[in-house]
Amino acid sequence: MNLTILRIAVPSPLRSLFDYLPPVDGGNFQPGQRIKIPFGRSKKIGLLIEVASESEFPLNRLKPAIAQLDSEPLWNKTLFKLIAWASGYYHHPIGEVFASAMPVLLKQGKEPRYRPEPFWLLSEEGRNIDPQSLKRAPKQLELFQLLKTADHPIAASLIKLEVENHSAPLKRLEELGLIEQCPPPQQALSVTPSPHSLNSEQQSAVTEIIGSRGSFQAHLLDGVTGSGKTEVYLQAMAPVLEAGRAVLVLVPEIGLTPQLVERFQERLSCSIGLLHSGLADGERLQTWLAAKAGDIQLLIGTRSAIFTPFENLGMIIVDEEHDPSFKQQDGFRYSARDVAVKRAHLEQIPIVLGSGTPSIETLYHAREGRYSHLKLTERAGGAMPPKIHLLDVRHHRVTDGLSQPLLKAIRRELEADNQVLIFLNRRGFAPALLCYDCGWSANCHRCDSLMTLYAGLHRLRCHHCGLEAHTPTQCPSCQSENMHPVGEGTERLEQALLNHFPESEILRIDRDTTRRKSAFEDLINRAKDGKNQILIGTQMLAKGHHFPNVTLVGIINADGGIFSVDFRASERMVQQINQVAGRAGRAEKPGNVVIQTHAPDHPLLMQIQSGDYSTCAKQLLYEREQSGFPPFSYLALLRAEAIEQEPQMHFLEIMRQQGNAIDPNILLLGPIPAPMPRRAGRHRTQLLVQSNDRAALHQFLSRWLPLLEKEKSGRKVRWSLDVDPIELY
DNA sequence: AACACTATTGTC
DNA sequence: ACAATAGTGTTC
Repeated sequence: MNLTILRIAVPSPLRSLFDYLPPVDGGNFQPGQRIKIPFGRSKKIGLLIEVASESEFPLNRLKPAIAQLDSEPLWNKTLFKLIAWASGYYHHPIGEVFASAMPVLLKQGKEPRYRPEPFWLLSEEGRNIDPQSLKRAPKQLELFQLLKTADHPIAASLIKLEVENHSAPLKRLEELGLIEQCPPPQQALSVTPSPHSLNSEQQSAVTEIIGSRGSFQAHLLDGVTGSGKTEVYLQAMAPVLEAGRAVLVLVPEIGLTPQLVERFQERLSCSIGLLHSGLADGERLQTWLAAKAGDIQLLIGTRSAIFTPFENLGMIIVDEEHDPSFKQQDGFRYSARDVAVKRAHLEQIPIVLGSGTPSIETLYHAREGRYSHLKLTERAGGAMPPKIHLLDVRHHRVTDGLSQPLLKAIRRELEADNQVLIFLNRRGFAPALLCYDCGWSANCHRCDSLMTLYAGLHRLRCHHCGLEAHTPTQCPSCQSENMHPVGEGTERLEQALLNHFPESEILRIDRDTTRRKSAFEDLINRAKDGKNQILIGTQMLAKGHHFPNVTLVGIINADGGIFSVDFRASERMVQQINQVAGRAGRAEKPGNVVIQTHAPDHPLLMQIQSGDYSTCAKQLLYEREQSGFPPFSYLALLRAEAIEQEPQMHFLEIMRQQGNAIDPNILLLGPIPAPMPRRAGRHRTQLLVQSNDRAALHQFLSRWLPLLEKEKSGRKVRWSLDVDPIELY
């Protein structure tokens, strides 16, 4: 008699698979189906990995599964393989990896029932009426116009995105018989031709990407802001879509999706899906199922969208590939960008990694010839690149973070009715509150950090753990009233600039002013073509959005990346400055960028001044090579945290010794305290694992992990392993 | 991780 | 004598 054993990955930190007998009813078991199982004393939803005919586990102790939840696998073989690969590569428990690759509702055991979303289009009657007859119902008119101009069916989800409070007017229009529902369109896709013709660089990029269809090839699309990367994406994906294959576009965060969707929507008559953290669980599941059913041709999503199933994926695009938010920073610490490259490889399709400021790793792959390097150097419409000035603040009077020359430059632009953008990656009024008499400073007592002063709220706040306190009027240590805010944040800049330029509109855009829903969008809209206006912002402002009237960008403090312990800090600083600088000098107005610094002689800043990211990148790559950091070596980071300092030191010390015994060629650095040793009341210590040989590193980790799990002193600390860490804190 | 079981310490 | 609790073991 032939036994059927179900080998199942259970969502738990355990790394092994668990064998079960089949449930009473069910059949046609295939890897990738969810199975409900008894686990210990509880019930869980596991994932079938393998159907076997025997078990290592005593047969009489095998439990029968409770139920088979899926009649077909959630993912096809390729994607299943990708997820299994990710579990191995990131050395993360397989059950948790599979769980994080599926929508929440499937994790919870919900039925994967696909309810295709309604599409809407104008009815016969609607096409014949004069839209002006609706002008007394503006919402209806807006909706009507949307459908009329599109001239093809539009998904309900996209209508929702475009028109606020769409449901009542939609219903009314249906009642009037002007619009009607239809099934998802399966018609041949059409691509509206570009309003501008491609320049030769764009053309050859498109040609090269299209030429690699049907096989794996990674392309680095390296183009400065405004060089028309999106147009290249569009034209490169068009033949893929026309051939009936789907395209997956990964973007770093939700903020960037609407504008990209809009661009694609205007030009492509295909069904576009969105996946991001802002969706309700139900919407997320439906989009996921729609992609699986082949009803979505183009999917735009954030990190976790990389695990979306497609019947026939033809191309992957990763926009702003350098962005650190592609790397998950807790639990299953994967890099969606790197997994995307692996997926493209498994699917045998091209992948385009686009960025104006590519990561050093990606540039290295391009340099080594593994990725094609497609460069876009011309700005659309012949816009001039901004002129970059380094301003040595040691030689100027600086008040509230603003030097005299910068203030003068701001005044000049405002008087010409232009727009000015001030960038400072620091929220609040001031990053510190000091007593000038005794040297007391306002520290967070749960973290090794200073508390940020919020003048408006009259409070102190820790940006690392959220702790809040009243601002003392007297020094808690010496009772002096000689207390001063030191340094500056965006709030202080806002106040100072209000005093300097009372006639100008000032918009501050940071996490504090955009907490309210849609506040960000409102501010961005007000900033879109502002005149005589100052925008003050953190990195929120540096990403994606274009402000055509900005003629001056002021970077208040460029020194953060130079003096950091994190070897990636300088890369991030250069990228950030470049991204912000890219906001200026679009269209016909040339732009200026003023960078305030204490270290104008620093080689990196001098290269930034040349305005050419690739020169900076060469320098960064050279520095990495000299120091032996990635991409010239491979890293993993064992992080440990606990209330007490001692146990984790002890644990990591033991693990270092055991690690050295496994393979003396693997470099183990530490244990060292994290750059900020205490955060939210927990001490954090880490052990860096480094090797020049990726295979050797992974072999080492595979042998080391069982020891980590066995080690008793590890039970008192929370530890996690981060493969290819991008932040060393 | 979550939970149960066991040994140990604390308390009246 | 019993409860709180720290330490261990188990999950097919």
